[in-house]
Amino acid sequence: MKLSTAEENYLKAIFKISEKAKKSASTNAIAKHLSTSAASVTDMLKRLAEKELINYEKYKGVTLKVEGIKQATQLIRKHRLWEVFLVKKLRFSWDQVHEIAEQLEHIESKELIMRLDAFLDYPKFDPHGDPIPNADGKFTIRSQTPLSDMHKGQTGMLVGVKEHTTEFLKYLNSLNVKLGTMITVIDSVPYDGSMSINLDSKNEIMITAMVAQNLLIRKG
Amino acid sequence: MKLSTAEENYLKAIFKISEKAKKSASTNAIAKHLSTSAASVTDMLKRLAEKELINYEKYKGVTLKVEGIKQATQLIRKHRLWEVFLVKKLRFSWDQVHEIAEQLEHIESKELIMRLDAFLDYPKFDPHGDPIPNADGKFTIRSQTPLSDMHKGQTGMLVGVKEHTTEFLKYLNSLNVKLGTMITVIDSVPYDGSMSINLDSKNEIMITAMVAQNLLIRKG
DNA sequence: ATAAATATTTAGATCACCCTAAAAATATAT
DNA sequence: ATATATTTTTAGGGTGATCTAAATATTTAT
Repeated sequence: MKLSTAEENYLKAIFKISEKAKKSASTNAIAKHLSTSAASVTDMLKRLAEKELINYEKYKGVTLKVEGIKQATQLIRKHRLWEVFLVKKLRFSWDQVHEIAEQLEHIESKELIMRLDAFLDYPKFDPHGDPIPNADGKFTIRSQTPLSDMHKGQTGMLVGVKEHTTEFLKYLNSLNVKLGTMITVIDSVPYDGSMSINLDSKNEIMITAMVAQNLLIRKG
Repeated sequence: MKLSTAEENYLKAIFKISEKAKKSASTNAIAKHLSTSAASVTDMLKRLAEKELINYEKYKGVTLKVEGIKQATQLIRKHRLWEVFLVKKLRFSWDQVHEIAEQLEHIESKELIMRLDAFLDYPKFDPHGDPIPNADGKFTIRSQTPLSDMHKGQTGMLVGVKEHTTEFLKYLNSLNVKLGTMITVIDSVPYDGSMSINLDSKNEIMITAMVAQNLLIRKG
């Protein structure tokens, strides 16, 4: 089935919202995610329901049908493969690639994505540590913990970030924190959740709970 | 100025038509080129004129203004760079890349194109031998002659093709004719313009005038 | 030079996608 | 449990891009 860019963006939004919330996506949540009006969302939901891509009942929120999930997953696959291309081949930094990949993900060609995947050596994770679904839509699962859940003395490697905003990523750049950085919890303050951490057994820094929540660690 | 995909396609069509015809582009020619109706073209021409991208007078055909030329040239630059990427990096063959590049050329990011150009080592010609305009819109000029204009005994290298259809390119594949192939005119038939030619000093084949017209040779 | 053929524009619609304002349904708070 | 707040939908409209059919302008051929 051939979808418009707008339709694809709605499917992706619904996928991401229900993944995070672990339940159906509300009209308002979708509107917020796509920076559009609730009325526009209702409009589009009717069209997507008509095309059998979503389960939609008035006032009840929406979930993706099988075909909708497939489309959303392929879109995420394309987005993340392009991000790898931009960072690994074109030497963009991880804070510059999101917007461009948002456009590239809508390019339509199965063959292109197959070849891009091969060209990049079948990467399993994108530059932010997010898993890249394979051609069948399967995600690689990896055990990971938000840094904020770790305790004094524990150590692990930074394998992903939850926030993808330029500001957050640039802040990490300024701290010299990147995927692969080894992090040890020196101390954590129960009162506000802030932490002192050690980076690669070298410098020690202080971060807020908000930052710690967005850093995903593979322990050990 | 930010343009829609449709607007960009019209500018490119006008550019290509006036380049080939060396005069203003007619409504019908544009409609044919874009497989749309003449009425739709008139509609769009009004909008493009409003935006100061074209010179348009009712019933008089259209030409591009400076900004229109700039936009069309950049689009061609992007299209051809992406074609090089697809062939050189992703190993597509020259008959498979046009459609995909038609989509990729609309991706908006100056930085992306700068980096892609560098990644590809600043190519001057695309996989069909067409010149790639530089960032300032300048095309590299190369002396070339349609094979159909060459005479018995003359030799040269195939440096470009005029036709870009899959059928034509696949036909060339089947003859093992590609860019770089050395071609010598063995004989030509004045009656129908057909030719006997030699490829790389090896096999000899017969081609029609229609084919010979679409092969561009750098003599010597 | 006028009739016929062709090219172009206008008129009037449609579709996808978006909007605001108002109405209706659902959730919440006392 | 009812009033209030919030969420969602409907109503009505706008824009960009397309279409067909009809009207008009230009070109061509006799």
